[in-house]
Amino acid sequence: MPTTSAFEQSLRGAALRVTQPRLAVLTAVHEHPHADTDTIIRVARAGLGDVSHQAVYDVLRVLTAAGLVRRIEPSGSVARYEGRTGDNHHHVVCRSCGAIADVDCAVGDTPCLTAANDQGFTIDEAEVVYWGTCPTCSTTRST
Amino acid sequence: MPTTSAFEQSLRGAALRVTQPRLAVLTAVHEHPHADTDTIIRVARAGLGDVSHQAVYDVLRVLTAAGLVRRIEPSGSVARYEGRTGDNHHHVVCRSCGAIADVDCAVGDTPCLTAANDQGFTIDEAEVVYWGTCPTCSTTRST
DNA sequence: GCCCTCATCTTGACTCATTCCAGAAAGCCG
DNA sequence: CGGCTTTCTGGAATGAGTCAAGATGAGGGC
Repeated sequence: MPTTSAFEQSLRGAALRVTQPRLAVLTAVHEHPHADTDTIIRVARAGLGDVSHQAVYDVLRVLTAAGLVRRIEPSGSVARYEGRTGDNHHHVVCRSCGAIADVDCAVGDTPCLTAANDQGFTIDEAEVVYWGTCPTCSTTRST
Repeated sequence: MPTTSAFEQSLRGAALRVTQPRLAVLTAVHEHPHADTDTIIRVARAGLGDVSHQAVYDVLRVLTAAGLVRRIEPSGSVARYEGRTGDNHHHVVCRSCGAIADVDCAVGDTPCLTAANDQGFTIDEAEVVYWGTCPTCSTTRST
């Protein structure tokens, strides 16, 4: 995982001020991949003592806009954030417990980016969500 | 578009009772592809006179569970519903105006269903969302 | 055709993630 | 170090979606 100073460089590189809440949120996102906002707030508070939820929401939005974190929103779930950016990876979501895991695409770095019929749209990103059952839920299935 | 009697048969086929709200919602979903809940409520009311939002929510959930309608939730948008089911198609979403259009997959009927590394998950569906700009927004772009 | 039963609809209140607002505090640059 | 600007705090508001209890009406049996 990146160090605090690495996070500082990331922030400065994005022309953002380096503040305690931002470092805490950035750290929390990297420590807890796919964490929801509430988890991030709690983790950030564990590291800083106290942070307003408003600050966390604001920081997450700023970081998302700067491309330092990625926002994912599976259907039926609250917004989640992850630190892995740059590489084009997708997600598997468990229908049973909601767990999320990263997957690389089978086709390449831009899978299915060429739709059969793009309806005149200018497509710049393809987001893929796989739905299934995680190993834990598959094992403990109650039949 | 299917007729009312066709919707009735669909409902009966799914072992669901045929009621006015259900026919109205089913019609609304087919008339307005990718409509959000609020739109569906208004369209259903235009046809029936008055329907509680609760009934619409309930009907949509039942129809989704029965596979008669499909629920889609692009990030940053409210839930939307469409009547096209059965065929495996995906969606393009305009980053600018939020417009949604259907696209068939370039690869086949189950694109990218084989992830490079499935993390032990049992994947049963791949949902693809293309992000881009619609023709209208591309044309009227303000430099 | 009539009645009974239970799924379904109505009404109304409520939850909870997220956003908005205004003021106070702190980081950055010179 | 001082000033300016951005960011953080705290509280309240918004709005999609959900929960609960009672009334209604669709379907099936007689």
